[in-house]
Amino acid sequence: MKENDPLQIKSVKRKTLANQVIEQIIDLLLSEQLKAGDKLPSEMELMEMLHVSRPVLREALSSLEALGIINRKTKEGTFFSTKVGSEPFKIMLALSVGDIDNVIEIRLTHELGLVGLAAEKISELELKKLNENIEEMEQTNEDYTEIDREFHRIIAYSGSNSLTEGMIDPILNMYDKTLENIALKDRSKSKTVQQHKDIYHALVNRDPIGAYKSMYNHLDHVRDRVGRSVEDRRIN
Amino acid sequence: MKENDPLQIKSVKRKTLANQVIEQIIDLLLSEQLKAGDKLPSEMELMEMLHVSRPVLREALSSLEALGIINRKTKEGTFFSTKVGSEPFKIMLALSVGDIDNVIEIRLTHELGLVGLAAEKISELELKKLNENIEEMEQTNEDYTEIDREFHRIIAYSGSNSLTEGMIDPILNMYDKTLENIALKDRSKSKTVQQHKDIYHALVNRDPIGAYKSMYNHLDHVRDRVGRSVEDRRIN
DNA sequence: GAAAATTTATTTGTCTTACAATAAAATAAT
DNA sequence: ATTATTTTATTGTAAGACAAATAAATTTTC
Repeated sequence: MKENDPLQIKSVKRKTLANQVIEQIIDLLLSEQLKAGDKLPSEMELMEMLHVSRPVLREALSSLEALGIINRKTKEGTFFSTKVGSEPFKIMLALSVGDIDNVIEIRLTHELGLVGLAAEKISELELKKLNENIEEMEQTNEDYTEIDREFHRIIAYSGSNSLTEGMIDPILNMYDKTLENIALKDRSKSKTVQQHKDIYHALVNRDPIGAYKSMYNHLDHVRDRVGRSVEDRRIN
Repeated sequence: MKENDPLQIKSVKRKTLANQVIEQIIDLLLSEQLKAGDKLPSEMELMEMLHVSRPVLREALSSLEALGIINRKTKEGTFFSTKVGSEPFKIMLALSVGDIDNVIEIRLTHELGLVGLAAEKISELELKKLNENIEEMEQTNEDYTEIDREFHRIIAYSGSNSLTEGMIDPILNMYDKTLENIALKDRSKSKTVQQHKDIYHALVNRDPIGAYKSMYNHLDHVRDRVGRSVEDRRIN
């Protein structure tokens, strides 16, 4: 047993009025009394319906807005969002800033999960973009970080849906932010290009397993390079 | 002059005071002035520091609490969370209740993303649990839904980290809730058991590609069955 | 003197009231 | 009829008061 493990008692969640109001309003969605895009009653009406004061109600509404569940417009009113937003996820990740291992892993998990779906769903246009992206990387003599990033972004988006697409950029951004000060060792453009080509061809063949396999090899290679670079930094 | 401008200005996000306060407080983390677990100043102090009224401040704090960024305890104070919570993610999913295709896909994405990591990280204890789980399913003559679910949960958790583990149960719960009224067709226990065994063996061999492959086959099979069941419901 | 009970003080939780800002809708002015 | 102004409903912000919870200090009890 590790000595520094703090006891993990699950934090007792207080049932404040505001929290109860949040539940009630989300319940309107889950019970399908209201649906995405619908207008909520005004604050005055909600106060009476829920028997709470305005500050309490507004605290709840603020929370729901932060979570991307509702949108509020002055004078117009409050509406359930029509699609899930990326804001909550982005903010969740903020807690993990600097946690290199976890950030690398979540990117790995997320991208590996999407590439199989991408093999099923990717469009001809996106395949064309990927092909152009590879050519661009082959030909440039400058820093190809952004091209590399775009390659992965295209694949992730083509494998995503309305639920998962909001997670892509936050994860990539956190990844970049976490690794921005780590100069990768042994960076080999020709190897990167070859691995990108492998992934591309698997996608062209609509082969989820092959796409996963080549993406895994690629990201594992990246992870290994990052690992050794971090190792170096810790020594220095 | 016509005012019917077709220019679509991107949703102007109003900079309410509360929103600005949220940004300021998150900035304390991102700028690493404070870190996870640290205590924030009391509400009174924050009011003075930020020059806002208490309702505004409390709306911001409520939002941050809903996002799992902070925890508040009466009398003790406000603290930055030490780990990311699952609440925001769970609530995000609420917007997609009933969206069968997307819910199935996010489970697919998430679980396929984790199974490769599971092959790298799974413990002997968890492997043992999986083995027992398979035996249990083989032997029972009753409904094995819960056993099936546990099999997948063990794998997902063993591939997760502190960032991704909070997403597992919300996704599985939403999946169950969305499909609870859909009786799956052509359910074959022997086939399920065989597929679970394939996954298990790949994990034992620490073979990420093989684990992905067998999990893909398994979930693809599930997806296909769900698809046909939904099809039937639409016809009836 | 130490343990138990009580009080105190600090901090979060809730309510009430009031007013400001905004923008849609209605009305007046040209 | 179009433009400008006013009205009005709704969200946004503020201030003050009190309640509830609880850690810390204090007093009581043995």
